[in-house]
Amino acid sequence: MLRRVELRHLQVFVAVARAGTVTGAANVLELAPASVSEQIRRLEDGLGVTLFDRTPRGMRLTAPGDALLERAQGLLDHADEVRRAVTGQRRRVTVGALETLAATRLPAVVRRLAERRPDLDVDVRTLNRGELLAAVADGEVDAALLLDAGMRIGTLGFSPPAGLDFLDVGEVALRLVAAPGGDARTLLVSPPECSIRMAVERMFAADVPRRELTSISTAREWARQGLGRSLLPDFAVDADLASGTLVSVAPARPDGRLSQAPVLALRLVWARGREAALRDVLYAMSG
Amino acid sequence: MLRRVELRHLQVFVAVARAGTVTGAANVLELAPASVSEQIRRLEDGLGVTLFDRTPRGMRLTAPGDALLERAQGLLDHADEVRRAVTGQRRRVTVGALETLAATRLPAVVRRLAERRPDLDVDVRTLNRGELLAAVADGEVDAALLLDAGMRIGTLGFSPPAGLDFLDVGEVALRLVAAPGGDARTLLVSPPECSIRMAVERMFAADVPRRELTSISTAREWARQGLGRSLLPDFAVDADLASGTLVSVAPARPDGRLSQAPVLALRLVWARGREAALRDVLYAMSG
DNA sequence: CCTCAGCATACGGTCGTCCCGAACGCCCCA
DNA sequence: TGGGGCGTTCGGGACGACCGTATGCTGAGG
Repeated sequence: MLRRVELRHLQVFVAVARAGTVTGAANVLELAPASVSEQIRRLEDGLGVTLFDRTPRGMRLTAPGDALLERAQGLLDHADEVRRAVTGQRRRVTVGALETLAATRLPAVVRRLAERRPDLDVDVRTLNRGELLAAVADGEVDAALLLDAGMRIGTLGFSPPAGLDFLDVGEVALRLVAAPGGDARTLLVSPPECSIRMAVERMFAADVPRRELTSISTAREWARQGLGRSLLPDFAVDADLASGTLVSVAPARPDGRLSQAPVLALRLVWARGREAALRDVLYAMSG
Repeated sequence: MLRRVELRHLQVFVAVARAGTVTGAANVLELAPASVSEQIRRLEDGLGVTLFDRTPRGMRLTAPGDALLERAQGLLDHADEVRRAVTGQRRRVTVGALETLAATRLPAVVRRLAERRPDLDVDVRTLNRGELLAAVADGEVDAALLLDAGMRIGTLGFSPPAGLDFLDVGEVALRLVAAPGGDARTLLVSPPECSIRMAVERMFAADVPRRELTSISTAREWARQGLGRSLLPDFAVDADLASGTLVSVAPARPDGRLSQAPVLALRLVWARGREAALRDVLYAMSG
């Protein structure tokens, strides 16, 4: 009855805690729900502690369960590190990023990492924000690069899963631009899930006329054609500003100032509880 | 084939690495040798690495095996710490000491520990030096308090197991004493395994006449009776020196100096590889 | 009010792992 | 040339990790 905790049990436990349901965890682990349920029961027996409150909607962590979740991933990471050290396998780090960033800002971060830690293999995955946050919470990617603002994740206007931590590793300046002599009133915006669009919604009143386009690059093209003004990231428009194809325009507010500094944070996000395993990597990516 | 490493395997592995033989590890673990052998085989299969060279005399670690031994105990300690944190069990620390020290110098160390770390339960075991070193190497005790000298374990004249580390947490001065007016030539000594006796052997030439007695306290009593001189630890004779029952005498060398400073180290010994789990405790015991 | 969907879990059964005792092959030493 | 110590193999028993299925629970919706 008082047997040792095994790593397999912890792996299942973490999956259930993250999914919130036995069924969901079973899907992730590619097991039958009955098997997952039995593992949890044995883990609770072995520890002599109740880890979950069973509700009709799923499994909610108890206080001891919360304490275990805080530590389980760290122990699993420790075990992985031991295995790598013994087998001589290289360590593989998976980093995800928004598509826009993957093409523009991610390369510099990955290059830094490759230079400072040649012992790592780096994988890159480009996902949208929702997938990105879910992947980092599930441990599918080790860290994610996205755009945000403020002192907590989601300030830009989205709802992240719990248990994430972050570090800002750079800035992306937003520039309000239009074609010289073109329409400087209509706001050309990207879809609602886009980070830049979220920044637009935080900066402009709702009654400013908008025209929604399918992507940032489309909005830029329309702006080039004189069909409106658009708030765009520095890396997308600096070439146009230099060549004169686009020019900066002032935002439409009485006092002539933007409602917020038009600078977003290039934010590196990871799952809390994996700090011990990731600290060196995060440092190499950011410093 | 590429199965996960389980903690149970590591526990067996550590036992085999320490014992040097499957049979010995089986005795420690209270298993049949066949079971231990199978566990090692599965662990090697799972890692895809050979951990031991099989010799007719036993099991010798390979390079990967050595790398694993360095890390396995740390991982097991980590798992124990997680289990304690979740179950709310208090942490139990077992410290061993030589009998002489257990009665005299250990209490101060344990009191320091109890004051600084009231969250710990401290167990004390008194053993002779051989048992003590074996116990700390086997993880039966977490740390051991003994007497030694010099910059490495065993300088006093014994052979410790490999893989131990130490910290000196105090000093024990040795005093050469005799009764006033008594025999100041015959050396009253304790048995050969005794730390004090080892110090004697390092300090006095072999032709100095010795009389061997069964213990330090017996030697002291004989000295009190004027039957010889004896090299004794401060805590054993300071009361006699104060009352005049015994007096300090000079060592028998031409230049009138001792062949070595008569001070032994109060040495705290632990198994390397358990540093991560014990660091805080060792610090609390020593600092 | 009742049904249905979604949840966790209990049940019966298969397979792999953990354990045993016994037998075997190896090497060393008397 | 045996005997003792070693690790390993073998056959078998117990148990845990899985599966598919069945059951009981609760909240939403007709």
